[in-house]
Amino acid sequence: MAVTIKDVAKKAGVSPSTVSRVLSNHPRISTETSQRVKAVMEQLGYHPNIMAKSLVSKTTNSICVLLPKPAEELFSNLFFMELIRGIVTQANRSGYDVLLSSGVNEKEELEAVSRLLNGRRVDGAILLYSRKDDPVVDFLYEHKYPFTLIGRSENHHDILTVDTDNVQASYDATKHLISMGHERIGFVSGPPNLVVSQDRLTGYRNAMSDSGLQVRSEWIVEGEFLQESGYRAMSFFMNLPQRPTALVVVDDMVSFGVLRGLHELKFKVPEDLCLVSFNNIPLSELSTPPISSIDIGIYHLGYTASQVLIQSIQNDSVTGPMPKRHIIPHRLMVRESSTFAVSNK
Amino acid sequence: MAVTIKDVAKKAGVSPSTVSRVLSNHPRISTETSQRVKAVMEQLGYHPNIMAKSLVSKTTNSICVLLPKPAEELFSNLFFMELIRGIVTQANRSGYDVLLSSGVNEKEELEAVSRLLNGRRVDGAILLYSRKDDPVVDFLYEHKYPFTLIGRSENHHDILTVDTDNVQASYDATKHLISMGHERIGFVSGPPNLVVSQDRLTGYRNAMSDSGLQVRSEWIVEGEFLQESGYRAMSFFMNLPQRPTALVVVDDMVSFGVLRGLHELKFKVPEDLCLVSFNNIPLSELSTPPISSIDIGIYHLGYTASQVLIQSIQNDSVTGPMPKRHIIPHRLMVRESSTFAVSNK
DNA sequence: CCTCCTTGTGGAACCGTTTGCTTTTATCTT
DNA sequence: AAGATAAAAGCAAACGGTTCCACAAGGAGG
Repeated sequence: MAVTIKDVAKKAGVSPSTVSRVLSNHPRISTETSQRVKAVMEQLGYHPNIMAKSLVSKTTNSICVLLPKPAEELFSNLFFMELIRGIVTQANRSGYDVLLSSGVNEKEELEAVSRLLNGRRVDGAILLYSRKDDPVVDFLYEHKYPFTLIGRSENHHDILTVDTDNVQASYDATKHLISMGHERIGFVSGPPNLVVSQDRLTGYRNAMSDSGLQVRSEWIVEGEFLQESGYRAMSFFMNLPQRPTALVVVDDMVSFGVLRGLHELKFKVPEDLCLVSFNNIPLSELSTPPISSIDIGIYHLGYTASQVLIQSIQNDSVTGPMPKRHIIPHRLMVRESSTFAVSNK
Repeated sequence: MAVTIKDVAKKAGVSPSTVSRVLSNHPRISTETSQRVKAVMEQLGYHPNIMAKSLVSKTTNSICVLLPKPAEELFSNLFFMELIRGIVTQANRSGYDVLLSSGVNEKEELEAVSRLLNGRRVDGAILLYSRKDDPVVDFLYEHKYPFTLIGRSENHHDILTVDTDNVQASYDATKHLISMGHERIGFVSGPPNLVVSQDRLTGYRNAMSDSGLQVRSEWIVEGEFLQESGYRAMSFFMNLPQRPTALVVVDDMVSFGVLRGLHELKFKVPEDLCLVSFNNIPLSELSTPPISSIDIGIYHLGYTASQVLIQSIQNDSVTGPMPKRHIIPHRLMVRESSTFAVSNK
């Protein structure tokens, strides 16, 4: 039914191989033939069959994005949307298609990625998260498939990675609060098995101890990247005999939860509690009050992840000295939620 | 390099066709052979090459999702994220992969969709939006490719469609405000070339005239599905000599803009202005105050779109009496933003 | 004038599966 | 015991391209 290379060949009075060469701009095709063939292709409405091409070229010009298990449970959705926007934009620019894939648990994830990569349906993968001891990472690593990790791996140091310097970012956020006179600063963390949670916690600790401030264990609470976690953390902190005056919060979405809780309890932000969080999703400047947030360039992160992945796919033989770790710069966006200075003693 | 069906065949001492039949659970393969072959596959780490399979079966088990031109300009991102979540979840459940595709303008969009469908890379498409006179719709329609439209088409009535009854939804929203005693009700609309904008406007008009209320032309303003539009609409309305006491807003994101503007001008919601909007994205209950919104079941919309598309792909020969238009029920979520009753005269 | 390149094109094998048809082998009938 | 029937497996031709190799024709070099 569909018009094939042979139909074109017959109509143009040449062989299929010639048509194929016209398609790939082979140098040894006369301009005359080339034009004639192209005219016929146009006339017949010919479109190359991508599957057939992939079969012989062993390359698909597409990559897949692995969504974290239940996409709704991790991070804030806007974060992923931004990431995916960046990835798709860059990939399309490089002539690649993007395939979305997810699994409901680690086993399914692994099956999906195995099917896609072993089945030669995609040329590489992007992982949107970095967990500790991730079996998917191990799988990709062992099979030597091209892939990019957004975040960093603790086990392998020689894999492609696009990341924020989360330790530094958290250090900056904390220092910002300290510079406003805050000394009792709490930290609302994410799931402990996510590398990002750890890194941000480390930055916070470093900033505190560099400033000679003590970190009380009850000032650190763990949760998910969800509003509910923020809500819970908030009520925990506000019930403490000695409340913190400021919070570093691991994700904007969590901050929204904190904010909602404070509002319900009639606390005022930033007067009663200052907040700084991470990611600077498009909504963080929209909340009341607007939240100070570390802009980590989510779109840029995705864009770069796609870029380095595709580069590595195309250079797999060259294996030049390609940098493995890419750090996207971050920037603190100071907004109303952290603009209350306290004077101590 | 990769282990193929022939390697398995040789090692198991059977022919490639037998291996293939084992793969597809062909009835006339003895259990003994089947088990032996499966063991060899396991042992060799065999994975079927999806491209080769697609080439002969002329089916790819994947669909593509067409993102609106510049994804960032239309609608709120969370809306699309939810839609995509629904689509990917359902598609994966049905054994389909999802490919994301976008173009920066209509021409590029058309090229992308033509490449994917004419090139037989995907079996069908989902359009996330419905514009008036969309060339992409015409393309798909003329080529008889399976596709689903989220929204509805004005030109073609016999295409697969998953939609909210936006006229009714908007009617409900408006009636809700009227029942609270509001009579001066404004409407913040979206881009006029989007069918959804029109439908919601129609519902609003119907509700108003059914209640004997007049619609003043200055009470309707058009914009984009962006916060900025809400902000602008708000300042327009609040500068009117006779201000509306309530607003029906075409999208939650736009409501956020209205809210921000009102907050800046020290107006109170809902006392000074009541708000109802559409879509009920996860954040609308989080804003201060929480926004009343029509829940249109975004995830469900996406889920269903994928479901009917895949059904139609698989039944393309049967062509039974498949319903073309699917309506997802909506529900008004009343929250603080619309809970201020006014008494008239 | 003969050989040797170069240029442009055709022929055919191959990429990894599926599947209609055929062959082989085993199981019944009578 | 022989022919019929059914079950199991093999053969080979696709699917729609790409690409190595061969080959013809024309021009250059000796």
